[in-house]
Amino acid sequence: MAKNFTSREDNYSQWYNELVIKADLAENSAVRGCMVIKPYGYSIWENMQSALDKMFKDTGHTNAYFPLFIPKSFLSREADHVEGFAKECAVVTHYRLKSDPDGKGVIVDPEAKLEEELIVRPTSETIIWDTYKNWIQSYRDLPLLINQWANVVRWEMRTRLFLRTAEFLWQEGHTAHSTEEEAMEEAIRMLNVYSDFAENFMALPVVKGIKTASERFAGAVETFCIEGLMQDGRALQAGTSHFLGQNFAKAFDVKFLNKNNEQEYVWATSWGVSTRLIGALIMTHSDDHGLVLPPKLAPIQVAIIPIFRNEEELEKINEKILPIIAQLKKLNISVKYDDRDTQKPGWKFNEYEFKGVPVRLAIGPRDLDSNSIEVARRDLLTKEIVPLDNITEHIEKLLVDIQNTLYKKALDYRTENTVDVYTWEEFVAQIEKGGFVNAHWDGTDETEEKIKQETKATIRCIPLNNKLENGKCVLTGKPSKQRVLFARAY
RNA sequence: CGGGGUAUGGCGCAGUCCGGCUAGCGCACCUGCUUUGGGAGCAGGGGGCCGCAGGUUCGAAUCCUGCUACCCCGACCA
Repeated sequence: MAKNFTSREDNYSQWYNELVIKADLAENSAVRGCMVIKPYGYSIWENMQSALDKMFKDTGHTNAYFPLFIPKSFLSREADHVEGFAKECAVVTHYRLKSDPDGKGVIVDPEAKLEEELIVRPTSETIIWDTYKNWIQSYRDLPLLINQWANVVRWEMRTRLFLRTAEFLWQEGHTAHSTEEEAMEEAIRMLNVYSDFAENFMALPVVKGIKTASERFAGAVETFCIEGLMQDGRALQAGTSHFLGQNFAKAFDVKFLNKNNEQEYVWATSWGVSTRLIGALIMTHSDDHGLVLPPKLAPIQVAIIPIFRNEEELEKINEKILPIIAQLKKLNISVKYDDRDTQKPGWKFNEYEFKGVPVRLAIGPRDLDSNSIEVARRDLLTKEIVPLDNITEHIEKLLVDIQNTLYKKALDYRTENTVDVYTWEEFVAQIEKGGFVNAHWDGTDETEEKIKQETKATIRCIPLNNKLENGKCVLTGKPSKQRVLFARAY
């Protein structure tokens, strides 16, 4: 275990903060609320990007890029949208600096005021729909299926590395369709892409659902989400997909001629996931020994540590291990062979353990004698001695097993921490304990708000394919037809 | 944005209340020797204008004012 590392039980949020820093994922920057994503953390993001990008391409999308700056007037075109984002926008007002007449550095040149101020994008719907207007004339231009990888800025009051920063990286898909049904299908399709990604790559079980009106994206008709449960019992929204109806088409006058030669507004979706997923990844699997990464997203899947006293011993180890490394690489397994003589083996063990490398191999004179190798797995912290003959197959299977074990563990945790409650007393007690709480709700904004005020719990979502059952609202006792998912959330 | 806390070599801290000689400790770093299967040992060494900007004073890490950043709790939010 790392020296001076806070345990989860001791102080969960401190554990998280220290982990991000000490595992070399990211650090705070000179700019308030903005983070530096360090190489190891960025590698995780790259792995997420490449998996997601492939899934987007496989579902017919292509990438494009739209500007960082949005004319201020664009934002106000869609009433709900501006309402939702106005309070957290960075604004560019000038385009030039000049030397300070007092001789100290530079000042904003008051002469260089922009005619129309520019907003740093908090999301790109407005600039994109203003652009789509020119791209879409006919039903033959539809559907338009575009994604962009970008940074966005939301001027948050309180920030935490990865979970909430003023600037973050994400992807945002923006699609246009000729029918409502098709747009709705698209929103659901991408929600499914996100849940597949979360479960199969991040080993994070998620609940797919619909947001209530108060949690809905500003400007959307319907917001779908995937919700995960973190180890401290708090929920985290890991991705959203919006059915935008014709809201943006109307705001930006995007019409197409249908087959009957009639003008119609197009139907839209948008969907996104961000670097927040890295926060979710950390909080789902990591432990008091440091980071635990699922093999499919780990920058280093296998760390190999030779144990040697001198050059000759290292040579002998190399003879055995280098061909194995080559084989592993051929299998697309990412390997780090740490043969530095500047750090001791014990130091390296701790290092890779803390950084969450799924599999660690150690090979020294003893192993050479017995033609075997020590294999340690990060998820269970177990070690075994394995014969060198079929070692690559063994590792290949081990990586799959670790991926599955992590998912299973996270799923078991969620199952154990998801409960149905019937009374207000149970509800309050359960929310206090943490986890997902299934409860009846009368469907009103007022009740939702009251529950939030009383317990800090929010409705995370109305799960898709929810089973209908008659019941009474946990707060008001009014009739309800289904349970909704409550939790305290990030 | 409101309340509370913190800021001293790369990291973690002491010193600050009660101003005073050269600002100290652990880790990390450098050199050498011995070591190497879970964060090695010994010896020697380098690195600080004490967050920033003003002020008080013969003299400021220490007192005063302003600012900035980070952490915790609220409000807001992916």
